[in-house]
Amino acid sequence: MSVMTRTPTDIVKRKSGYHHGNLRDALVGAARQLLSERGVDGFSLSDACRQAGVSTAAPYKHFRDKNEILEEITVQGFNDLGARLVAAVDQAGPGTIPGMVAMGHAYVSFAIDETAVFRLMFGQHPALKQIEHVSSTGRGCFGQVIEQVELYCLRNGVCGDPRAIALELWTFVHGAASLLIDEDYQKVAPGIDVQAMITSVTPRLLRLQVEAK
Amino acid sequence: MSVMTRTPTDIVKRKSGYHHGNLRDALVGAARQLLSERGVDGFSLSDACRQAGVSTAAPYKHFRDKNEILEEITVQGFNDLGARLVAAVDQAGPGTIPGMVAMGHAYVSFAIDETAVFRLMFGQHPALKQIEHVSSTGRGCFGQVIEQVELYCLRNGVCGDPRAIALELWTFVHGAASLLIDEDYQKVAPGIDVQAMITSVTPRLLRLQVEAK
DNA sequence: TGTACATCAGTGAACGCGCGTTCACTGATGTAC
DNA sequence: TGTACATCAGTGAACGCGCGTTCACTGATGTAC
Repeated sequence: MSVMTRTPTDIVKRKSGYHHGNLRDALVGAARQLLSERGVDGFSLSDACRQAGVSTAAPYKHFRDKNEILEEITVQGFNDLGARLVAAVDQAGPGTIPGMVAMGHAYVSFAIDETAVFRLMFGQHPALKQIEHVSSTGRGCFGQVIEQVELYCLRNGVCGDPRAIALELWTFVHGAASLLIDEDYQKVAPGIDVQAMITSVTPRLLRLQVEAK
Repeated sequence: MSVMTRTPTDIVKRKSGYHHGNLRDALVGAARQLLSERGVDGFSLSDACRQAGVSTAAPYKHFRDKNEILEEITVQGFNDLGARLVAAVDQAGPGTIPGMVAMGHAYVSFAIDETAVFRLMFGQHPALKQIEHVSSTGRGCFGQVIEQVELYCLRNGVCGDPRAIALELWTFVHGAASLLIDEDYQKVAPGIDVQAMITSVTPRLLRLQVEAK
Protein backbone atom coordinates (compact mmCIF):
# COMPACT_ATOMS: atom_id res chain seq x y z
CA MET A 1 0.00 0.00 0.00
CA SER A 2 2.70 2.40 0.97
CA VAL A 3 4.48 1.34 -2.20
CA MET A 4 1.50 2.38 -4.27
CA THR A 5 1.33 5.84 -2.75
CA ARG A 6 5.01 6.48 -3.14
CA THR A 7 5.66 9.50 -5.29
CA PRO A 8 8.55 9.80 -7.76
CA THR A 9 10.27 12.16 -5.33
CA ASP A 10 10.15 9.55 -2.62
CA ILE A 11 11.65 6.98 -4.91
CA VAL A 12 14.54 9.28 -5.72
CA LYS A 13 15.16 9.86 -2.03
CA ARG A 14 15.11 6.17 -1.19
CA LYS A 15 18.22 4.11 -1.44
CA SER A 16 16.32 0.85 -1.14
CA GLY A 17 12.88 -0.41 -0.32
CA TYR A 18 13.77 -0.70 3.31
CA HIS A 19 16.12 2.05 4.38
CA HIS A 20 14.87 5.43 3.37
CA GLY A 21 18.23 7.10 3.13
CA ASN A 22 17.15 10.58 4.12
CA LEU A 23 14.13 10.14 6.32
CA ARG A 24 14.91 12.97 8.67
CA ASP A 25 14.78 15.59 5.93
CA ALA A 26 11.89 13.84 4.21
CA LEU A 27 9.84 13.97 7.40
CA VAL A 28 10.57 17.64 7.95
CA GLY A 29 9.60 18.29 4.35
CA ALA A 30 6.39 16.31 4.63
CA ALA A 31 5.56 18.03 7.90
CA ARG A 32 6.08 21.46 6.34
CA GLN A 33 3.83 20.61 3.45
CA LEU A 34 1.06 19.19 5.61
CA LEU A 35 1.42 22.12 7.97
CA SER A 36 0.80 24.52 5.13
CA GLU A 37 -2.09 22.49 3.75
CA ARG A 38 -3.93 21.74 6.95
CA GLY A 39 -2.64 24.31 9.43
CA VAL A 40 -0.89 23.80 12.73
CA ASP A 41 -3.91 22.26 14.41
CA GLY A 42 -4.75 19.89 11.59
CA PHE A 43 -1.22 18.56 11.41
CA SER A 44 -0.45 15.12 12.79
CA LEU A 45 2.78 13.22 12.91
CA SER A 46 0.98 10.16 11.56
CA ASP A 47 0.00 12.09 8.45
CA ALA A 48 3.58 13.13 7.91
CA CYS A 49 4.62 9.47 8.13
CA ARG A 50 2.00 8.47 5.60
CA GLN A 51 3.19 11.23 3.30
CA ALA A 52 6.78 10.04 3.64
CA GLY A 53 5.70 6.45 3.02
CA VAL A 54 6.97 5.20 6.33
CA SER A 55 5.54 3.58 9.45
CA THR A 56 4.35 5.78 12.29
CA ALA A 57 7.14 4.49 14.49
CA ALA A 58 9.90 5.51 12.11
CA PRO A 59 10.22 9.17 13.20
CA TYR A 60 11.33 8.10 16.65
CA LYS A 61 14.64 6.97 15.22
CA HIS A 62 15.32 10.60 14.27
CA PHE A 63 13.30 12.77 16.66
CA ARG A 64 12.58 12.69 20.37
CA ASP A 65 8.90 13.39 19.75
CA LYS A 66 6.49 15.36 17.62
CA ASN A 67 7.55 18.65 19.12
CA GLU A 68 11.13 18.17 18.02
CA ILE A 69 10.02 18.20 14.39
CA LEU A 70 8.04 21.38 14.92
CA GLU A 71 11.04 22.83 16.70
CA GLU A 72 13.25 22.14 13.71
CA ILE A 73 10.72 23.66 11.32
CA THR A 74 10.43 26.76 13.49
CA VAL A 75 14.17 27.28 13.67
CA GLN A 76 14.41 26.83 9.90
CA GLY A 77 11.61 29.39 9.62
CA PHE A 78 13.51 32.02 11.57
CA ASN A 79 16.59 31.39 9.47
CA ASP A 80 14.58 31.66 6.26
CA LEU A 81 12.90 34.86 7.39
CA GLY A 82 16.23 36.34 8.45
CA ALA A 83 17.77 35.49 5.09
CA ARG A 84 14.84 37.03 3.26
CA LEU A 85 15.03 40.23 5.29
CA VAL A 86 18.75 40.60 4.66
CA ALA A 87 18.39 39.84 0.96
CA ALA A 88 15.60 42.39 0.65
CA VAL A 89 17.42 45.20 2.39
CA ASP A 90 20.67 44.46 0.62
CA GLN A 91 19.00 44.71 -2.73
CA ALA A 92 16.94 47.81 -2.00
CA GLY A 93 19.68 49.71 -0.22
CA PRO A 94 20.89 49.26 3.36
CA GLY A 95 20.32 52.29 5.55
CA THR A 96 17.74 53.78 3.19
CA ILE A 97 13.99 54.13 3.39
CA PRO A 98 13.45 51.83 0.41
CA GLY A 99 15.62 49.31 2.22
CA MET A 100 13.46 49.47 5.33
CA VAL A 101 10.30 49.25 3.25
CA ALA A 102 11.71 46.21 1.47
CA MET A 103 12.20 44.48 4.80
CA GLY A 104 8.59 45.13 5.71
CA HIS A 105 7.44 43.74 2.38
CA ALA A 106 9.66 40.69 2.80
CA TYR A 107 8.20 40.07 6.26
CA VAL A 108 4.65 40.08 4.92
CA SER A 109 5.60 37.99 1.89
CA PHE A 110 7.11 35.41 4.17
CA ALA A 111 3.91 35.29 6.20
CA ILE A 112 1.93 34.74 3.01
CA ASP A 113 4.27 32.12 1.56
CA GLU A 114 4.83 30.23 4.79
CA THR A 115 1.69 30.96 6.72
CA ALA A 116 1.75 27.88 8.93
CA VAL A 117 5.42 28.25 9.77
CA PHE A 118 4.90 31.93 10.48
CA ARG A 119 2.16 31.02 12.95
CA LEU A 120 4.45 28.47 14.53
CA MET A 121 7.17 31.09 14.91
CA PHE A 122 5.06 33.85 16.39
CA GLY A 123 1.79 32.25 17.40
CA GLN A 124 0.80 30.44 20.50
CA HIS A 125 2.70 27.18 20.58
CA PRO A 126 3.77 27.38 24.21
CA ALA A 127 6.07 24.37 24.08
CA LEU A 128 8.26 25.96 21.43
CA LYS A 129 8.67 29.32 23.16
CA GLN A 130 10.59 27.73 25.98
CA ILE A 131 13.22 26.08 23.85
CA GLU A 132 16.36 28.17 23.99
CA HIS A 133 17.50 27.14 20.52
CA VAL A 134 14.26 28.44 19.03
CA SER A 135 14.07 31.71 20.89
CA SER A 136 17.70 32.60 20.33
CA THR A 137 17.26 32.11 16.59
CA GLY A 138 14.27 34.41 16.78
CA ARG A 139 16.25 36.97 18.68
CA GLY A 140 18.96 36.93 16.03
CA CYS A 141 16.32 37.48 13.40
CA PHE A 142 15.07 40.64 15.09
CA GLY A 143 18.64 41.77 15.70
CA GLN A 144 19.08 42.23 11.98
CA VAL A 145 16.16 44.65 11.89
CA ILE A 146 17.71 46.69 14.67
CA GLU A 147 21.02 46.80 12.83
CA GLN A 148 19.30 48.20 9.79
CA VAL A 149 17.47 50.83 11.79
CA GLU A 150 20.70 51.80 13.49
CA LEU A 151 22.37 52.16 10.13
CA TYR A 152 19.46 54.26 8.90
CA CYS A 153 19.54 56.46 11.99
CA LEU A 154 23.28 57.00 11.70
CA ARG A 155 23.12 57.93 8.03
CA ASN A 156 20.13 60.20 8.39
CA GLY A 157 20.80 61.78 11.75
CA VAL A 158 17.63 60.49 13.34
CA CYS A 159 17.83 60.97 17.07
CA GLY A 160 15.36 58.39 18.37
CA ASP A 161 16.31 55.11 19.98
CA PRO A 162 16.87 52.66 17.11
CA ARG A 163 15.58 49.83 19.25
CA ALA A 164 12.29 51.65 19.89
CA ILE A 165 11.91 52.49 16.20
CA ALA A 166 12.62 48.89 15.23
CA LEU A 167 9.95 47.72 17.67
CA GLU A 168 7.43 50.11 16.14
CA LEU A 169 8.20 48.94 12.62
CA TRP A 170 8.03 45.31 13.65
CA THR A 171 4.73 45.90 15.44
CA PHE A 172 3.14 47.51 12.41
CA VAL A 173 4.39 45.00 9.92
CA HIS A 174 3.50 42.07 12.16
CA GLY A 175 -0.01 43.44 12.59
CA ALA A 176 -0.33 43.69 8.81
CA ALA A 177 0.92 40.15 8.29
CA SER A 178 -1.35 38.73 11.00
CA LEU A 179 -4.52 40.45 9.89
CA LEU A 180 -3.75 39.43 6.33
CA ILE A 181 -3.14 35.72 6.86
CA ASP A 182 -5.95 35.41 9.39
CA GLU A 183 -8.23 36.96 6.79
CA ASP A 184 -9.41 39.66 9.14
CA TYR A 185 -8.97 42.43 6.59
CA GLN A 186 -11.39 40.66 4.27
CA LYS A 187 -14.39 41.42 6.44
CA VAL A 188 -13.67 45.10 6.51
CA ALA A 189 -11.42 46.08 3.64
CA PRO A 190 -11.55 43.26 1.10
CA GLY A 191 -9.32 44.78 -1.54
CA ILE A 192 -6.67 46.21 0.75
CA ASP A 193 -3.15 46.51 -0.63
CA VAL A 194 -1.11 45.71 2.44
CA GLN A 195 2.27 46.17 0.80
CA ALA A 196 1.28 49.67 -0.33
CA MET A 197 0.17 50.48 3.18
CA ILE A 198 3.58 49.46 4.47
CA THR A 199 5.28 51.55 1.81
CA SER A 200 3.21 54.48 2.96
CA VAL A 201 3.60 54.06 6.69
CA THR A 202 7.25 52.99 7.01
CA PRO A 203 8.88 56.32 6.19
CA ARG A 204 6.56 58.05 8.61
CA LEU A 205 7.39 55.66 11.41
CA LEU A 206 11.07 56.11 10.66
CA ARG A 207 11.21 59.88 10.82
CA LEU A 208 8.58 60.44 13.43
CA GLN A 209 10.91 60.15 16.33
CA VAL A 210 12.19 63.56 15.21
CA GLU A 211 8.97 65.47 15.03
CA ALA A 212 7.07 63.69 17.77
CA LYS A 213 5.36 65.46 20.69
CA MET B 1 -18.96 12.74 42.00
CA SER B 2 -20.32 15.65 40.07
CA VAL B 3 -22.07 16.69 43.24
CA MET B 4 -18.78 16.84 45.05
CA THR B 5 -17.15 19.06 42.46
CA ARG B 6 -20.07 21.44 42.33
CA THR B 7 -19.06 24.95 43.29
CA PRO B 8 -21.25 27.34 45.30
CA THR B 9 -21.94 29.24 42.09
CA ASP B 10 -23.22 26.11 40.43
CA ILE B 11 -25.53 25.39 43.31
CA VAL B 12 -26.99 28.86 43.10
CA LYS B 13 -27.61 28.40 39.39
CA ARG B 14 -29.32 25.03 39.83
CA LYS B 15 -33.01 24.87 40.47
CA SER B 16 -32.89 21.19 41.38
CA GLY B 17 -30.53 18.25 41.27
CA TYR B 18 -31.78 17.27 37.87
CA HIS B 19 -32.63 20.29 35.81
CA HIS B 20 -29.89 22.82 35.76
CA GLY B 21 -32.03 25.86 35.17
CA ASN B 22 -29.51 27.88 33.21
CA LEU B 23 -27.27 25.38 31.52
CA ARG B 24 -26.80 27.33 28.32
CA ASP B 25 -25.22 30.29 30.08
CA ALA B 26 -23.38 28.04 32.50
CA LEU B 27 -21.78 26.16 29.60
CA VAL B 28 -20.75 29.34 27.84
CA GLY B 29 -19.27 30.58 31.12
CA ALA B 30 -17.42 27.33 31.74
CA ALA B 31 -16.16 27.31 28.17
CA ARG B 32 -14.88 30.87 28.48
CA GLN B 33 -13.06 30.05 31.68
CA LEU B 34 -11.47 26.87 30.32
CA LEU B 35 -10.60 28.69 27.13
CA SER B 36 -8.70 31.29 29.08
CA GLU B 37 -7.00 28.71 31.28
CA ARG B 38 -5.99 26.20 28.67
CA GLY B 39 -6.16 28.12 25.39
CA VAL B 40 -8.20 27.42 22.30
CA ASP B 41 -6.41 24.18 21.47
CA GLY B 42 -6.54 22.79 24.98
CA PHE B 43 -10.25 23.41 25.27
CA SER B 44 -12.68 20.52 25.01
CA LEU B 45 -16.42 20.43 25.25
CA SER B 46 -16.17 17.50 27.67
CA ASP B 47 -14.12 19.63 30.05
CA ALA B 48 -16.74 22.35 29.94
CA CYS B 49 -19.40 19.76 30.83
CA ARG B 50 -17.35 18.51 33.74
CA GLN B 51 -16.90 22.08 34.92
CA ALA B 52 -20.64 22.71 34.72
CA GLY B 53 -21.32 19.43 36.54
CA VAL B 54 -23.29 17.95 33.70
CA SER B 55 -23.07 14.93 31.40
CA THR B 56 -21.23 15.27 28.10
CA ALA B 57 -24.49 14.82 26.21
CA ALA B 58 -26.24 17.72 27.91
CA PRO B 59 -24.87 20.52 25.67
CA TYR B 60 -26.65 19.06 22.67
CA LYS B 61 -29.96 20.17 24.12
CA HIS B 62 -28.75 23.77 23.78
CA PHE B 63 -26.17 23.83 21.01
CA ARG B 64 -25.90 22.22 17.59
CA ASP B 65 -22.29 21.24 18.24
CA LYS B 66 -19.07 22.41 19.82
CA ASN B 67 -18.58 25.13 17.24
CA GLU B 68 -21.84 26.78 18.14
CA ILE B 69 -20.55 27.45 21.64
CA LEU B 70 -17.36 28.94 20.27
CA GLU B 71 -19.46 30.98 17.86
CA GLU B 72 -21.48 32.43 20.73
CA ILE B 73 -18.34 33.26 22.68
CA THR B 74 -16.81 34.95 19.66
CA VAL B 75 -19.86 37.09 19.01
CA GLN B 76 -19.95 38.06 22.69
CA GLY B 77 -16.28 38.95 22.35
CA PHE B 78 -16.86 41.35 19.47
CA ASN B 79 -19.69 42.98 21.39
CA ASP B 80 -17.52 43.30 24.50
CA LEU B 81 -14.65 44.76 22.54
CA GLY B 82 -16.95 47.20 20.76
CA ALA B 83 -18.42 48.33 24.07
CA ARG B 84 -14.96 48.82 25.54
CA LEU B 85 -13.80 50.86 22.56
CA VAL B 86 -16.83 53.12 22.71
CA ALA B 87 -16.55 53.55 26.47
CA ALA B 88 -12.88 54.42 26.16
CA VAL B 89 -13.28 57.01 23.45
CA ASP B 90 -16.35 58.52 25.09
CA GLN B 91 -14.49 59.03 28.29
CA ALA B 92 -11.27 60.36 26.77
CA GLY B 93 -12.93 62.60 24.23
CA PRO B 94 -14.51 61.65 20.90
CA GLY B 95 -12.75 63.14 17.90
CA THR B 96 -9.59 63.91 19.85
CA ILE B 97 -6.15 62.35 19.88
CA PRO B 98 -6.50 61.20 23.49
CA GLY B 99 -9.76 59.58 22.41
CA MET B 100 -8.05 57.67 19.63
CA VAL B 101 -5.21 56.67 21.93
CA ALA B 102 -7.73 55.44 24.48
CA MET B 103 -9.28 53.17 21.87
CA GLY B 104 -5.88 51.68 21.12
CA HIS B 105 -5.24 51.11 24.80
CA ALA B 106 -8.66 49.52 25.21
CA TYR B 107 -7.96 47.17 22.28
CA VAL B 108 -4.72 45.96 23.86
CA SER B 109 -6.30 45.69 27.31
CA PHE B 110 -9.04 43.54 25.88
CA ALA B 111 -6.45 41.25 24.29
CA ILE B 112 -4.70 40.93 27.64
CA ASP B 113 -7.87 40.36 29.67
CA GLU B 114 -9.53 38.02 27.19
CA THR B 115 -6.59 36.49 25.41
CA ALA B 116 -8.29 33.28 24.33
CA VAL B 117 -11.42 35.04 23.10
CA PHE B 118 -9.26 37.56 21.27
CA ARG B 119 -7.51 34.71 19.49
CA LEU B 120 -10.86 33.18 18.63
CA MET B 121 -12.04 36.49 17.19
CA PHE B 122 -9.00 37.26 15.06
CA GLY B 123 -6.96 34.07 14.92
CA GLN B 124 -7.22 31.12 12.67
CA HIS B 125 -10.43 29.31 13.48
CA PRO B 126 -11.59 28.80 9.91
CA ALA B 127 -15.03 27.46 10.85
CA LEU B 128 -15.96 30.67 12.65
CA LYS B 129 -14.90 33.05 9.89
CA GLN B 130 -17.54 31.72 7.58
CA ILE B 131 -20.46 32.32 9.90
CA GLU B 132 -22.23 35.47 8.83
CA HIS B 133 -23.43 36.29 12.32
CA VAL B 134 -19.84 36.32 13.57
CA SER B 135 -18.30 38.29 10.78
CA SER B 136 -21.02 40.92 10.71
CA THR B 137 -20.55 41.54 14.42
CA GLY B 138 -16.83 41.95 13.75
CA ARG B 139 -17.54 44.36 10.94
CA GLY B 140 -19.70 46.46 13.22
CA CYS B 141 -16.91 46.55 15.73
CA PHE B 142 -14.47 47.99 13.21
CA GLY B 143 -17.11 50.39 11.95
CA GLN B 144 -16.97 52.20 15.24
CA VAL B 145 -13.27 52.83 14.80
CA ILE B 146 -13.89 54.30 11.38
CA GLU B 147 -16.58 56.57 12.80
CA GLN B 148 -14.16 57.91 15.35
CA VAL B 149 -11.48 58.54 12.75
CA GLU B 150 -14.00 60.32 10.55
CA LEU B 151 -15.00 62.50 13.45
CA TYR B 152 -11.36 63.24 14.17
CA CYS B 153 -10.65 64.07 10.53
CA LEU B 154 -13.65 66.36 10.32
CA ARG B 155 -12.74 68.24 13.46
CA ASN B 156 -9.07 68.57 12.65
CA GLY B 157 -9.21 69.05 8.92
CA VAL B 158 -7.15 65.98 8.12
CA CYS B 159 -7.44 65.26 4.43
CA GLY B 160 -6.57 61.56 4.27
CA ASP B 161 -9.10 58.80 3.74
CA PRO B 162 -10.52 57.99 7.19
CA ARG B 163 -10.92 54.36 6.23
CA ALA B 164 -7.24 54.08 5.30
CA ILE B 165 -6.20 55.81 8.51
CA ALA B 166 -8.43 53.53 10.56
CA LEU B 167 -6.84 50.51 8.89
CA GLU B 168 -3.37 51.76 9.76
CA LEU B 169 -4.32 52.35 13.37
CA TRP B 170 -5.96 48.96 13.62
CA THR B 171 -2.95 47.28 12.03
CA PHE B 172 -0.53 48.83 14.49
CA VAL B 173 -2.61 48.20 17.55
CA HIS B 174 -3.40 44.65 16.48
CA GLY B 175 0.30 43.96 15.94
CA ALA B 176 1.01 45.26 19.42
CA ALA B 177 -1.72 43.13 20.97
CA SER B 178 -0.63 40.02 19.09
CA LEU B 179 3.07 40.29 19.84
CA LEU B 180 2.21 40.98 23.46
CA ILE B 181 -0.13 38.06 24.12
CA ASP B 182 1.98 35.65 22.07
CA GLU B 183 4.94 36.69 24.21
CA ASP B 184 7.04 37.57 21.22
CA TYR B 185 8.19 40.88 22.67
CA GLN B 186 9.67 39.07 25.64
CA LYS B 187 12.48 37.54 23.63
CA VAL B 188 13.57 40.86 22.29
CA ALA B 189 12.32 43.68 24.49
CA PRO B 190 11.31 42.13 27.81
CA GLY B 191 10.27 45.31 29.61
CA ILE B 192 8.46 46.99 26.73
CA ASP B 193 5.61 49.34 27.63
CA VAL B 194 3.19 48.66 24.83
CA GLN B 195 0.59 51.16 25.93
CA ALA B 196 3.22 53.91 25.95
CA MET B 197 4.28 52.90 22.45
CA ILE B 198 0.68 53.26 21.29
CA THR B 199 0.41 56.64 22.95
CA SER B 200 3.53 57.67 21.09
CA VAL B 201 2.65 56.27 17.67
CA THR B 202 -1.08 57.04 17.42
CA PRO B 203 -0.85 60.81 16.95
CA ARG B 204 1.79 60.31 14.31
CA LEU B 205 -0.31 57.84 12.36
CA LEU B 206 -3.26 60.21 12.59
CA ARG B 207 -1.59 63.25 11.14
CA LEU B 208 0.78 61.57 8.77
CA GLN B 209 -1.61 61.45 5.92
CA VAL B 210 -0.99 65.22 5.69
CA GLU B 211 2.76 65.24 5.46
CA ALA B 212 3.27 61.98 3.61
CA LYS B 213 5.34 61.61 0.43
C1' DT C 1 -57.11 22.25 45.12
C1' DG C 2 -55.79 17.78 43.16
C1' DT C 3 -54.63 14.80 39.50
C1' DA C 4 -53.16 13.24 34.62
C1' DC C 5 -50.21 14.10 31.34
C1' DA C 6 -47.17 16.28 27.75
C1' DT C 7 -42.83 18.35 27.50
C1' DC C 8 -38.19 18.39 27.28
C1' DA C 9 -33.68 19.15 29.94
C1' DG C 10 -31.16 16.11 31.82
C1' DT C 11 -28.55 11.06 32.22
C1' DG C 12 -25.02 7.57 31.39
C1' DA C 13 -23.35 4.24 28.48
C1' DA C 14 -21.60 3.52 24.19
C1' DC C 15 -19.70 4.49 19.45
C1' DG C 16 -15.87 5.20 16.24
C1' DC C 17 -11.98 7.87 15.53
C1' DG C 18 -7.26 9.33 15.14
C1' DC C 19 -3.77 10.50 17.85
C1' DG C 20 1.29 10.00 19.96
C1' DT C 21 4.11 6.63 21.54
C1' DT C 22 6.17 1.90 22.70
C1' DC C 23 7.57 -2.71 21.66
C1' DA C 24 9.98 -6.68 20.00
C1' DC C 25 11.27 -7.57 15.55
C1' DT C 26 13.72 -7.59 10.83
C1' DG C 27 16.63 -6.86 7.25
C1' DA C 28 19.88 -3.73 4.58
C1' DT C 29 24.32 -1.73 5.15
C1' DG C 30 29.17 -1.26 5.82
C1' DT C 31 33.30 -2.96 8.16
C1' DA C 32 36.84 -6.29 9.87
C1' DC C 33 39.18 -10.08 8.76
C1' DT D 1 37.54 -10.99 -3.09
C1' DG D 2 34.47 -13.37 0.07
C1' DT D 3 32.40 -14.12 4.44
C1' DA D 4 30.83 -13.11 9.41
C1' DC D 5 28.95 -9.94 12.01
C1' DA D 6 27.63 -5.56 14.51
C1' DT D 7 24.84 -1.70 13.73
C1' DC D 8 20.77 0.61 13.54
C1' DA D 9 16.97 2.53 10.41
C1' DG D 10 13.16 0.59 9.39
C1' DT D 11 8.44 -2.44 10.43
C1' DG D 12 3.74 -3.38 11.98
C1' DA D 13 0.95 -4.37 15.65
C1' DA D 14 -0.60 -2.75 19.78
C1' DC D 15 -1.37 0.49 23.79
C1' DG D 16 -4.12 3.92 26.28
C1' DC D 17 -6.21 8.19 25.76
C1' DG D 18 -9.63 11.75 25.25
C1' DC D 19 -12.37 13.50 22.04
C1' DG D 20 -17.24 14.80 19.77
C1' DT D 21 -21.42 12.89 19.13
C1' DT D 22 -25.58 9.63 19.38
C1' DC D 23 -28.89 6.83 21.75
C1' DA D 24 -32.72 5.24 24.40
C1' DC D 25 -33.87 6.55 28.76
C1' DT D 26 -35.64 9.18 33.02
C1' DG D 27 -37.55 12.31 35.92
C1' DA D 28 -38.69 17.26 37.21
C1' DT D 29 -41.68 20.84 35.66
C1' DG D 30 -45.77 23.32 34.44
C1' DT D 31 -50.36 23.14 32.38
C1' DA D 32 -55.18 21.53 31.44
C1' DC D 33 -58.96 19.88 33.45
